[in-house]
This record gives sequence, structure tokens and C-alpha cells, in this order.
Amino acid sequence: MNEITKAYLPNEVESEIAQKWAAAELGHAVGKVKKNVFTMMMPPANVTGALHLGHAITLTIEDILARFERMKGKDVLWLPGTDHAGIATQNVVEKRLLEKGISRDNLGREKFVEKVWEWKDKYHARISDQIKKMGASCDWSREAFTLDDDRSAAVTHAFVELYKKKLIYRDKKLVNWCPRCQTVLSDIEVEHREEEGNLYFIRYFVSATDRSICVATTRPETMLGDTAVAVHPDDRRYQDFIGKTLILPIVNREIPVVADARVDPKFGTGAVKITPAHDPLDAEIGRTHKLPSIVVIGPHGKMTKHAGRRFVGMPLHEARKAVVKYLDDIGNLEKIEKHAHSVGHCSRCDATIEPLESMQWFVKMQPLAEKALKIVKKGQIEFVPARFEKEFTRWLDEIHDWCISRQLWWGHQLPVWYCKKVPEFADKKNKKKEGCQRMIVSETPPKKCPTCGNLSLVRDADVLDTWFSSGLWPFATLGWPKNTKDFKTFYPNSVLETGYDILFFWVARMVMLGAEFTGKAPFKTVYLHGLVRDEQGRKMSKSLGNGIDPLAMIEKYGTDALRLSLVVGSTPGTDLKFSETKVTGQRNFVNKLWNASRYVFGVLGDKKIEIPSDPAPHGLPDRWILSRLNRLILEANQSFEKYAFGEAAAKIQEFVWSDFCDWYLEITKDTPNKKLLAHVLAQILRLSHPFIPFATEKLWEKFFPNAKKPKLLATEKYPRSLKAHINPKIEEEMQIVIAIISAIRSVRNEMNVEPARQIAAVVYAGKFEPFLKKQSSEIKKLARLSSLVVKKSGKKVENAVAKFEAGLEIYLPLAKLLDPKVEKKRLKADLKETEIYLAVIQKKLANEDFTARAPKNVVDAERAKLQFVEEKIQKIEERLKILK
RNA sequence: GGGUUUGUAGCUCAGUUGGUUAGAGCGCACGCUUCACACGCGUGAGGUCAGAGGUUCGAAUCCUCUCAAGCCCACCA
Repeated sequence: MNEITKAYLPNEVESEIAQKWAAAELGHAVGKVKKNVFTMMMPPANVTGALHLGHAITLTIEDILARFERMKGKDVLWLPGTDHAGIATQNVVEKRLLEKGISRDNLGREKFVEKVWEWKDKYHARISDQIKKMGASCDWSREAFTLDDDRSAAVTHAFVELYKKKLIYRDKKLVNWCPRCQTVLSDIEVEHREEEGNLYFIRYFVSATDRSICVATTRPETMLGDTAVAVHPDDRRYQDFIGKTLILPIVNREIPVVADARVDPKFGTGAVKITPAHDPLDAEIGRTHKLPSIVVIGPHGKMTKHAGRRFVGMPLHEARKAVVKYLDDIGNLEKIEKHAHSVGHCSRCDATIEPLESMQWFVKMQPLAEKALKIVKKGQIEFVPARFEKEFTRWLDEIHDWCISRQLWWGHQLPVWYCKKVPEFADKKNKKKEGCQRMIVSETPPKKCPTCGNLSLVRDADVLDTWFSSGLWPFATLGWPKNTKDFKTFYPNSVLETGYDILFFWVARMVMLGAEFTGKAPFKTVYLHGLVRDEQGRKMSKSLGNGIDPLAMIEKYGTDALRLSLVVGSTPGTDLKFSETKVTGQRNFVNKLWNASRYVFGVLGDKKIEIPSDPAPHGLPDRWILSRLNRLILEANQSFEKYAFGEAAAKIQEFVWSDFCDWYLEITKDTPNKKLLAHVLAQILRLSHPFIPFATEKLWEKFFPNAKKPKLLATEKYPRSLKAHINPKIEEEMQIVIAIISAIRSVRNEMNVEPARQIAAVVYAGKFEPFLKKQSSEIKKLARLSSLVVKKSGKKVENAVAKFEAGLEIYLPLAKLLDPKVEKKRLKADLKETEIYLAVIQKKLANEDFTARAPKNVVDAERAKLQFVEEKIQKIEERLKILK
């Protein structure tokens, strides 16, 4: 017996179906010919992370695409992978080790990295399992990791190539330093937030006079490192001061007053203290005026010895208090005002970012951005939604150099070595010759210094920004820089799907590096999904405690329900408000589909079933469902074409629940057309498979109860519309049938007719009479009628409830049940509503401009409506007369 | 400061190139053990389409402005 459970039980089904797919190597891409391939790289998940809703939406959308393209007959390569996620992973492992009382420094670099690898191996299995749980039909045989051998080789190659092209350089600059992570960050890894702070006004006196300038600052502690005060060259207030020397309070250092147009005379006092070591603008002004740079804040966020004996070693916030107090004591603090300003935070740990001067590695972005822009402007990359193209190009237009070195241990160590040969005879004569400081950039570790032959070379300790390796992802995953078969077959990628929050972090870098290294756009389409938010539209975060665990949702409602809840009612690039109710709603839908199928299989019986590709319709309902189905197929395919997955899913659901279950199945229950049922159900399963892979695959098995090795639904062909079946006339006729049934049900409800009671009905159907007659048994069943008379027209029916719907006259002779008062009230309400409608139409038609200028078909439609409504009103009025 | 998105029923959202009495789901109300499904079925209530102008015979839809919320970018000390 082909048993199907009454309710869909996702947990059992899912593990069984997942095994089936795995055994069939569903996700495996053939990769023999370049033609007819579809390539998509999974955004590499943080290897130590656990599945969250961001992954869930990514995997859902990508799997929908992959399954759809596969069913369209493409050789689909959806390549999964994980990211070593430099800072994030190092932070996590460090924290765990500290809990055991082990510090990173005690362990040493080599041992620490070993520990991280252990960690990686353990958690890699977890995230991979979770990806599988989502139903992801990706190609595990080609899985990649940003730090595996092939990817590392690609990274080294890319670095060395860029260095050779002079697109990578080393320089001492003011960079973003995270005092907690103890590393520099790139500009986009700094999140700016408006914060309430103070503006401190400090008075600086001109040397040996009692004249003074007042400067305004939000960070008074940096005054210890001031090396000038700047004013706008045209500022009348300060003309006399330019060129003079001021005495820096506390420190008592002499600093000049310089004139610089970058100073805004309207801000504060119009005079700015200049701290080149700790502020980006100050650094620039310092450079133009050749000012010295004094570092008063160290890498741990503590004051350095240059800050003076009194402050050395103090953490920043303490130093601020101390400096302010000191200034106040000596009478140099003018006032303090409240002031909101933007403060940079580390995107990984939220610590306040310190601008520090430091020697780092950078990518020169201008030439790379230009190539990327050219590609986009030529239209070689399509953005979905299109508005992101603008954002993308604007960012590239204003690009800054990318700081790529990180002071971490976990990552791709720079392929850079330094010759540190110490002069054997450190006398003045030999120093130059023997103290070789040669830098070597090489894909393979150099054995000796090419300049001086020294054997003890020291490798640069820094590693690369995680996003450097991710930037190579579309081709490094395919074996690049080797010209592999996969690279030749699957590059460029078809679609890049990810969240819009990493447009600059990731997408832009891939486009630039792809253009640079492969000479083409790495993908044809960029699809960006929105962020998943909570019911109130807030970001989900641990601190708010509003996060929903996708795995818990899977446990409770099944993966299919979770997937649907993430796509239905969502549009590309728009944030999605997520809630558990959405998942329950979708669980209900999956169950509905399950039960509709259960019914169909029950009708079909246990015999071997052929699924007919184009079975013959028997009556109006058959023709109608075929018309609706093929219209749906057409629309679903169109929605897919424009990446409107939510729209496609919603249309399918609407069809299944309303057209198929509520009407078709109900109306054909007495005379089911087995072949047609099998066909429609099969098409529904195929259509919805990309969205609801598990339940549909399980149901598909039921078509082949005795087959040893039935074909997978996942490898079926996606339905194509048989347009000949789309028939507006049939749909209109069925609409009349539906209208009659609904009208009778409505009246029954209003008149409180018990559901079980069968009543009689008379319908005067006019031109609809011929086909309605044929449907009378169905109408009787669904409207619970004891008898139904359908005529073109006839005399008034006494003692009956009357309903005028869609040009029909419907009479329900309820005899004793009829209360004239209630019926009168009901008819009057209907009359009133209809009269309002009539007024609207009359007003329109009375407008000569409308009748003269609107297209003829619109005017005609309006006239037809008028007639229709007038007739209805007349009928209601007649009826009311009878009731007196 | 620049850019951008959103504002439609209590909530989440559909509304194609302007032409129906503006739709769906959830929630709500009433009624149903109808033999696929109570994770269900039927019926219903509920909206000045953020506001103000404008274009048009006709605007939720196009234009302008205003208001509100969100996001991105920017070196305002």
C-alpha cells in the first residue's frame, strides 16, 4: 500500500530525501562542454560560523536558481565553499583559548595557527551539514576553502602579479587601527556612528605675549601631539596670527600657526589644532606644511611616552579626563559644549577605531576601478535590482587605496621577505654595503637574498585582508591561475547572488580583480537580496536577543516552510521582515500541497501510473484548470526570467490553494478525470520543486510506487506552457459557475441556513444557460442544493431569497425559512451599494471629455457596466415591491 | 552635506506600460467533526492608497513639493 501520512512530517522526509539526492550526486556538474552551463559560486561562509538567517536566505535563493536552471536542462555548477574569515575566526579562537587560560602570545604563531586549523576542521563539518540541511543542491566534489592549497596559490600569485604591475605598494600612512583586534582595517571595515560627545575649547597663547587663539576639539587628549594650529587664509580674525608661534599648553612646545584653505572658518572658533599623527585631515595638512608628526597614542589605545610623563600609559578615556582637568587647572580650558559627531567603530568588535600612522601594504585602486567601471558601463554586468549599478559605480568613482595587510596570524601570510643581514663590522665604512635591507616579493620562498646572498631572510609577519582572497573567488575556485578544464568551461560565472551589504566588500573587489586577472567580468548578473530583519524591521543581533535560529525553524516546521517564508513576499534588494508566523503559514501551505497530493494519489489508486503529458479534458472544469495551469506556467517562467522568485512562488501557491484545491478538486470529486489529475499534480510538483524541494521530491516518488529506481523530480524538465490551453472564454464560464456557488453560499450564511440543510435553487441565466445546465450537478454539490433549475429566464419566484450576481438571477425558495424583514434589509443594503456604483459610472459617462477622449473600448466597457448595473437595480427594486 | 529606498486594511505585502466598486495572507467575527487537509472548509467586517499641489477625460500608478522612517556614502576639528 502506498501510504501517505495525514500531515506532512518534514523531519523524516528531509533526511531521507537528502540522502537520495546525495546518492544521485544531484549537484554534480558535468563540465564537459562550455555550452549550456550555468555557474554560480556560493558566497563562502565563515568556516567557524553557524547557520543564520542571512545564510538561509542566500542558500534558498541560490538553490531555487540552481534547481530551476537544472530543470531547464543546464549543466549547473553551484560551487560551495567556506571562508577562513581572518579576524572573525582568530577572535573566536583566541577567546576560546583564553577561557582555558591560554593566550595567543604564549602559544606562539605556529601553535596558534595549528589550533585554528583544528578548530576549522571541527566547525567546517557543522556548517557543511547545515548547508545540506537547507537543501542546497551544490557540487560538493568541487568544494573550496579560501585557505586551501589551490586558493592560497591563487592568492600568492595574485599578490605577486599586482606587485609586479606596481598595483601593490608598501607605505607609511595614517590607517584605521583597531586597538582591540590589534590590527589595521580597511576603510570600509570601519562603521561610522553619530555619537553624543563634547566640543572642548582650549586657549593657546602666542609666545611671550598675552594674545591667544582658542581652538575647538572633540578629542582634547590629542593636543599633546599637536604640531600646529591652522586657520583659513582669508579669516580676518586670525590674519595677525599666521606665521606666529603658539605655546602648546601642558607640553609647553612651540607650534606655528599655519594658513590652510581646508579649514572651515564657520566651524568652532575657525582655528583647528593640528595633530598629524592622529587625524586624517591633520595628516594631510601636516604633509603640506611639512609639520612633524608626534605619536601620542599607542597601538593598545594607551598614551605613549611622547604624551609626557604625566600621561604615559594612560588609556585614552582616562587621558582625556586628565588632560581636560589639567587644562582647566591652568586656566586654558575656555568651555565645553555638547556636540554630536561621527565616530568610527570596528565592524568586527565594535571598538573605537584609532587613526594611527603605520607602515602597511596597499592596493592602488584607481587603475583597477577604471577597468571595472568600463565593464559595467559597457553593460557587461546586469544588476538585479538595477539601482545597485549606480551605487556600485559611484563607489568605484570615489575609490581610495585599499589597505590589505593585517596584523593577524590566521590568513594568507604575505609572500614578502626582508633581508635582515646585520653588518658584521658595524663601522661607518662598511655599514651601507653590508646592512642589506632588500625586500623580496616572490611566489616561492627565496633561499637567499639576491642582493647580498644572505641566507637568513625574514618573512613579513602580516597576513592579507580576508576580502583579498574572496575577491578571487569566481575564478580561484575553478583552479586559476592554472588554465584548468573547469576554468575554461565554467568561467565567467552566470550569476553572483549575495546580500547588498557586501556590494563593496566583495562584489566590487571580484569585479576589479576579475577584470584585472581574467580580462572580463567575472559574472553576467549580480543578484542582490535584502537583509533579514525582525518583525519590527530591526537588525537581528545577539545583543537585542531578537535573532531567530533557522535551524530551530527547520526543526519545528521543516526546511521547505523556512525556505518559502524567506522568498514569498520578498523582492530583490528589499529587506525582509521575518517572523515565525510566516514560517507557520508556509508550513500550512506545504501541508496543503501534501494533502491535495494525498487526495490525488488516493483517486489514482495503487496501479502503476503513467503521467500523461497532455491528457484530454472532459468538461468545463477540466478545460478551466488546464487554462489556469498553463497561464500559471507561462507567468511563473516569466517571473523566473526577471529573477522575481517571490512572485513566482506566490503565483504557484495561489493556484494550488485556490484554483486547484478549493475549486477544481472540489468540483470534480464525483467524476474525477484521473489522467488530468495526474498531469496537473505532476506539473504542480515540477513547478514548485525549486521552492519546496523536499516535500515535492517525496510526493513525486508516489507516482512510481513499484519502481526500483524512479527518476528524481529534481532532474525533471521544468514545465513549459502549452499556450493552446489558455482560454479566456473557458475561464469566464467557470467564473460564472464560481459566482453562482459563492452567491448561494453567501445567502445561506446570511440567512442562517444550517450547513447540512439542502435547499432548492432557481437560476435564470440568460446567455449563460447552455453551459450552466451542464454544470448543474457540480453546482448542486458545492452549494448544497436539493434541486437546481437553470433557465434562460422565467417568471418571478415567490417566497424566495433573490440574489443578482454577474447578470444572473438566483432565487432560493426557502419557504418557511424566509423572513421578509431580513430579506428586505438584505436587498436594501445591496441596492444602496449598487446605487453608489451606478453613480460612479453615470458621472464618468456624463463627462463629455471622457466619452470624447478616452479610447473607445474603455467607453464601451463603461456603457456595458452601466446597463448591467441598471438592470440589477431594476431587479432589486421589483423584488422589494413584491415584499412590500 | 550628498545619494537612495520605503510609506496601500490592525500586521506582512501584491498592485505590470495611468482605465474594475483597490487585492491576498495573517489576525479578527460568525458558522462548520463536508469521507485530502482543523497545519482545514465556508461566509463576512475592515482602506480619503502618508499629506498638498500639478499633468490628464481619468492617478495608488506620472511630475513637483512637504512630512515620516530606513539604508549607503562623505576627512566637519
